[in-house]
Amino acid sequence: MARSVSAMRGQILESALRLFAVHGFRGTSLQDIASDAGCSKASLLYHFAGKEKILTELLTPARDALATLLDRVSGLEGGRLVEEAVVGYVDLTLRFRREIRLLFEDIAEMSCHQDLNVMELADGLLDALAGRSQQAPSRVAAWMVLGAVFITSATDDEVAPDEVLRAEMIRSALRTLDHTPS
Amino acid sequence: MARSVSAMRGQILESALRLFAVHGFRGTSLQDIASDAGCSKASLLYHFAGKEKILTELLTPARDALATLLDRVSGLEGGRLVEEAVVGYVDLTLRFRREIRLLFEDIAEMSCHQDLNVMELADGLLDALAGRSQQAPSRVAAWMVLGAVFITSATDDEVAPDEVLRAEMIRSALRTLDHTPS
DNA sequence: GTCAGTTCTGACCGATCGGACAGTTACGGT
DNA sequence: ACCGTAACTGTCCGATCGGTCAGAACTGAC
Repeated sequence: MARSVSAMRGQILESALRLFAVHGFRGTSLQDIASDAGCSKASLLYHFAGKEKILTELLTPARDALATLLDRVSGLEGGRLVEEAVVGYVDLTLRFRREIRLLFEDIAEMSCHQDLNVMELADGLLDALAGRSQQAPSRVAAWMVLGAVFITSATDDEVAPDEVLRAEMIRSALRTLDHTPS
Repeated sequence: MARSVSAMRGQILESALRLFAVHGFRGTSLQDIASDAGCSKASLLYHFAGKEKILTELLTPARDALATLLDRVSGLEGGRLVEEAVVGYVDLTLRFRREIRLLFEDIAEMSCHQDLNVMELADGLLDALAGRSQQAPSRVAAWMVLGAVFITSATDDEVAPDEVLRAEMIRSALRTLDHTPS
């Protein structure tokens, strides 16, 4: 069943993106993708030189969009620079939510599958950070603080001395959470 | 060479934590850990029921620390609640930096190994978010925004409507970056 | 119909991995 | 010295995975 040129190719990418976003890159086999896309594993490797090439093709649009953004703000300075970078970055992450999710799925799958159900605790932490509020803005702010501290703590030690790191994280986190309801 | 009771066990955990933090969980084989710890792969499986159990044991202290924190703030409310939660969370992440890093290494390895060198672009974005500043507080704030937006965009759609999500992310990010130098 | 080129597939391969198991070595109590 | 137990290992196994390859199936141009 030799279909039209790009039909199967597109279908493969679609299936891969969905499966990667659910089971992660390493947690998804070529056979999984092939079955979902409705073709043989060999057909995958006819269209793509390898498993990594599929991932590359999926992430390239996001990469290009980021490069474009950086190019656009390269001539700016001061407040304009920061503002444009922030808005552009936020819009970019929202546009490529599925692609970002697939990057995290390996972590999520790893944390959930264990005896230690971290997710329940994460919910508790989220509640505390949001001050037990159920309002959407509070929840979003809590998520941001959770992610910000989590990722920042994983940076190289050379980014900043521990004292600065700690002080800045606490200060920024409290400012983020002290939102004024719209 | 049967050593004392927990000597090899501890060595295994140490090697595993280090290797996981470098090559990720899935990127590290039992043989890798065994070689690094100086024992046989079979010895690993004598001390630990399986590969996942090693990871579980490595993450358990962090999990327990988080549970303790949540228990401690469970009786608090309002400003005290948020403040205690933030400080406790920050200190916790700094204490378990290596454990957090290992969670990210699968992502990092995946993003670097590709043709698309996202890391270079990430550096550029970091520069822009920091307003081209090289000061430590600015760099930390930029890292926090990068992580906050990245993780928040990966949350379930049900956390908040897209409009609220976008507005809140931009607002919080700008506040975080508009720091007053100490 | 013919034929060249694209698309697709079944069967197979080598490598790797997590894990099982029987057997060996070392240790500590008696 | 003896022995039960804990610590450790060499070897093997089944499963899975990414990838190869020769050839079949299909398509469009002539």
